[in-house]
Amino acid sequence: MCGRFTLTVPTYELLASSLGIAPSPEQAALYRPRYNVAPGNATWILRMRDGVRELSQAEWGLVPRWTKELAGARRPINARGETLRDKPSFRSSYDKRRCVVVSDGFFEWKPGPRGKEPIWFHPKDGGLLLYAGLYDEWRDPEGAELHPTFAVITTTPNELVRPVHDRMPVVLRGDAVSRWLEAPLDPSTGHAPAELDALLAPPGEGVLVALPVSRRVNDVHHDDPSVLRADEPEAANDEATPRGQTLSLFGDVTPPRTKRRAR
DNA sequence: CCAGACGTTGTT
DNA sequence: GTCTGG
DNA sequence: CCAGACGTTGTT
DNA sequence: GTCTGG
Repeated sequence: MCGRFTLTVPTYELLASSLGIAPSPEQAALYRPRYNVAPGNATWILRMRDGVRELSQAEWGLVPRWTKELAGARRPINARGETLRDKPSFRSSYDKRRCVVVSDGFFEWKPGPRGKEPIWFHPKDGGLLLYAGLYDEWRDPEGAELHPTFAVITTTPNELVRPVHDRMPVVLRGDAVSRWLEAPLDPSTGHAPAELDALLAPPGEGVLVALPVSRRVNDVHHDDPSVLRADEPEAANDEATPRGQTLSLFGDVTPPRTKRRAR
């Protein structure tokens, strides 16, 4: 699946150097660590541009270039690796516009006694987690604006993720990153070479670990380090419950939201 | 041929 | 139940 | 992915 | 743009 992820690297400079990218001051100004990247958000992708790796922002939810109206357009956030070649929305991006989605962990939810309980899957040894992705650029017919968007490719889960969900993002490691980004078209078919299909497999065991985290992450407005902390355990005995205080039957009482933004 | 869709996940 | 917004 | 809305007319 | 359904 993969419908929410993190990119918590503290600075753009550290991110760029980890990816072997020449830093751009303009891009640096746009960077901030993210603890709750949600569909529709702008975030960071890596792609080839004139033969060079480029780190840039794109919006999560792929809008194919042939889309007539941006309003109301479907924006798939995921693309099944098994069927990329068959789908009009993905086929040309698979051939010509592959990207890498830059992250350091993703969330999956499982139902629990206290509601949807989020689990953060992230690299055991820390560092980046890179997903195989597709992008496209939609051009507004009224203007010259290019609107870049992307989708994360999914595959079957490995043993770690399987108990929680039946899909997971395709993770690229080592030389799979450059193979994914740089493979030329197969001259005999005019499409992406068959060797790319082999990359769209679940990661081996031991790459990722699972950490239960705070249900605060369920709300997309919570985008700070607190989402990666464990929730307070439910006060189950009088030691943990201050005298005279009544537990809510409905779980924690969230303070009122900050004022809505006017439109 | 033209018209219309073009996606995924999860839940019931 | 289904759509929209983030 | 989850959370929250889900509507119209007319008036300012 | 490209595929599917009729």
